[in-house]
Amino acid sequence: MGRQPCCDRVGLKRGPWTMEEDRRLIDFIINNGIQCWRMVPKLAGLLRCGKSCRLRWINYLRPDLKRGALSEAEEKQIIELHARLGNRWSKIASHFPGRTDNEIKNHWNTGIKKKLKLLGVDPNADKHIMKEKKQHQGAKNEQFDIASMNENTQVLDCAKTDELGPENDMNSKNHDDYVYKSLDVDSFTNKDHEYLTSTSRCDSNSLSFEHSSSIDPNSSIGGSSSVEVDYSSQQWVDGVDSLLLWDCFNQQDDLFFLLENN
DNA sequence: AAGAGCAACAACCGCTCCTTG
DNA sequence: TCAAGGAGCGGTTGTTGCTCT
Repeated sequence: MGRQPCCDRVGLKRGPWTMEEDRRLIDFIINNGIQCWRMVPKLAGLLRCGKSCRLRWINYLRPDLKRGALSEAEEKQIIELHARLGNRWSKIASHFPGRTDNEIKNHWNTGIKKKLKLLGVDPNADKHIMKEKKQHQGAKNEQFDIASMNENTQVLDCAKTDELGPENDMNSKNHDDYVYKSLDVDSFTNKDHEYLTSTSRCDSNSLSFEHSSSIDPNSSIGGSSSVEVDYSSQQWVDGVDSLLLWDCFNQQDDLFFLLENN
């Protein structure tokens, strides 16, 4: 008796997502949020497994995604973080609001790795470091009890906004610039889908969505009325996902790293 | 113009971790 | 405490589009 598959694969569609599927997924999440990924495809009328929907949303459809090529500064930071954290892409990605672990992983494998090799740097150096670090840690880890972890979390909570920068500061001007204007699912057209599927390859720091009309997330599916709602990306994320938790984990990791090295 | 080779990235797979009953 | 189910993560593969010959 092996492990149960995550979903009943019979009759499920695979491969690239179509415009209609994207529209359905966005539509569903806007109106219902995410309670259980497994149920999403069923309720949204998609012939996909929940995992596939989750991935599509997180890596592609999420409105707070930053599109376009990674800057040199970002690349540099990735290299630094990779040296510290190894292939823990989600941890690394949490340092880059709007970037996904998949995106960073791909960038590492296709671009950075090669550059480092050309420079004569071992891109796997982190593995040696992590190995040594693990050996060095050993019993040290046991020094952290639950109480100290809680304390650490509190300290980190206070420092969080400062370290994460303006993108995460809801009151900052940058945030206003980063407003997810709106999305009208009914007017999700071929053009929109093209835009979504092309922006990742063109150099654009614009928002993931820039649709002219708007949607009321509380309205029923297919409602074509357009109540003007200034729906910020952060509100969006708060409403449908718990992505911010990533930052908490990330901060704790950083703290452990600092403590270890002091 | 065609096709071979390559790079980039979206998507899948299988495993681990976490939560819940 | 344990088992089951769901979510998340990292490695890998498949597809697409670009460049070079």
